[in-house]
Amino acid sequence: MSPKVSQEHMEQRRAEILKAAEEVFIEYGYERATMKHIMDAANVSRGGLYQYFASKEAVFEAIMGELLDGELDDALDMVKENATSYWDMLMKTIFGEDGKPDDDMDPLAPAKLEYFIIGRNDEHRRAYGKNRYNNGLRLYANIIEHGQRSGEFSTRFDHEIIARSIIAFIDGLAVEDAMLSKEDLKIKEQSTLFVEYLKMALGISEHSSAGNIK
Amino acid sequence: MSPKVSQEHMEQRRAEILKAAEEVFIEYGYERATMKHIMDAANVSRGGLYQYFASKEAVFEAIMGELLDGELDDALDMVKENATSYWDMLMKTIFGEDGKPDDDMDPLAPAKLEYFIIGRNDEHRRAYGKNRYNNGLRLYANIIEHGQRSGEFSTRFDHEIIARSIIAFIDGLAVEDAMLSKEDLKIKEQSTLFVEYLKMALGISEHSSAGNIK
DNA sequence: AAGAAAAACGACACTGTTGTCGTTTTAAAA
DNA sequence: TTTTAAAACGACAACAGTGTCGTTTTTCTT
Repeated sequence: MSPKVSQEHMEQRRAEILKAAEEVFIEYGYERATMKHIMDAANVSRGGLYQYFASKEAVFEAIMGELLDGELDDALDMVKENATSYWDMLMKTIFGEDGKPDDDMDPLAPAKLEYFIIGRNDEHRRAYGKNRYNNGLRLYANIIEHGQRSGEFSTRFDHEIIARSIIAFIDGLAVEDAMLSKEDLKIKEQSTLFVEYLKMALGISEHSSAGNIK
Repeated sequence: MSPKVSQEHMEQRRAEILKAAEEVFIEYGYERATMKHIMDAANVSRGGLYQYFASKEAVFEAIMGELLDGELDDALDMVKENATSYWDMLMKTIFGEDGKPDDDMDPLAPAKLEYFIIGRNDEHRRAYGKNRYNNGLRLYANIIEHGQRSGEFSTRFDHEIIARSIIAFIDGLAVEDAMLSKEDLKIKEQSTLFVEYLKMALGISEHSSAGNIK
């Protein structure tokens, strides 16, 4: 006589809340979003919401929780299978499936920026942010290092610093995406230029990027 | 019988408040800082503070108000006089007087990021942020364009996009500076690498950067 | 159908911050 | 020294958001 409500439905409810909350965070950002907004969007009462999540912070971390630790490695494996070269792998990791710059940005990116920047003095968020940063860093650095070892990439620059510059550039675009209006942005053009920076740093010539990994 | 208190002392008081407020914003960031913090730091009462500034937003904008519009042009002129080449001018504009990468960052940068990112849906802040962005953009783009026209820089890439990439990179470093601890940062190394990116994009060889403007 | 456990509810108390306003203090002018 | 305008003060009301808790509703089990 213990489980009075199926656990499936609870997980489903939780997922519903998260989905609604994600839209709230996209619309309002992290700070301006309130538990009330989430309650309304998810059609759940105050008490109901708090049964699933102890705070706005908990909701947001649950939403972000997808791309953590091991999952990054999985993503890397997936990319690895479809890539024809380390350069191709790098481009797909940065720009997604098609490996080409576009104007799209993660709609949650501004909220994430808020979350980490405002929470920069909170120990928990700091550790969380550092973890995310390091995951991204390892991901890019690994690819570049392998490419350098294989001879595909020039070893002129340190792979870790190049990886960091990729992250810095993406973060910079996220800042602009948050602050400027669609018309004022030139995400795609900037990304294309940044790819040229990388080509030069890694010694990629136009035709060599079609080579095979093995 | 009208001026009961010298206007000099009022301006001085105002300046004192701003100085104290700046330290508060550096310590707490924009969001977590309160008018109470500023009151305490400036040794002024609630009513006294509100006599000078109508809101936290007004205080912060007064602090940022230095580098706006015309002042940027002045800075450009100053740099222009001391620079030996457009490249030198560009480096001094990005890195300050000595034109070399270092690990120092504007201590107010995290608070500014907060201010603009969280306020991204507020019309006033949006306009303010866009204005600041455009000022920076024009500043860098002008230097690059002149350098290209003079033949010092390669015209391979569009000067405006290069200028945007500089801003994106700086913003990206600001994000990292806010989120990561001193030890985890590699601001100087990343900046050095970015300078290499720029050298390649602008066709600067090591010795050519010593050339003279006219 | 009856019973029970837990999920959902929403009113409430609490907190932190803001901006105001009547009063007191200050200091320049008379 | 007296007058007086404005600067400084701090108590206060208002507000927004949070988390809790006793009550009601749901739904699975028997």
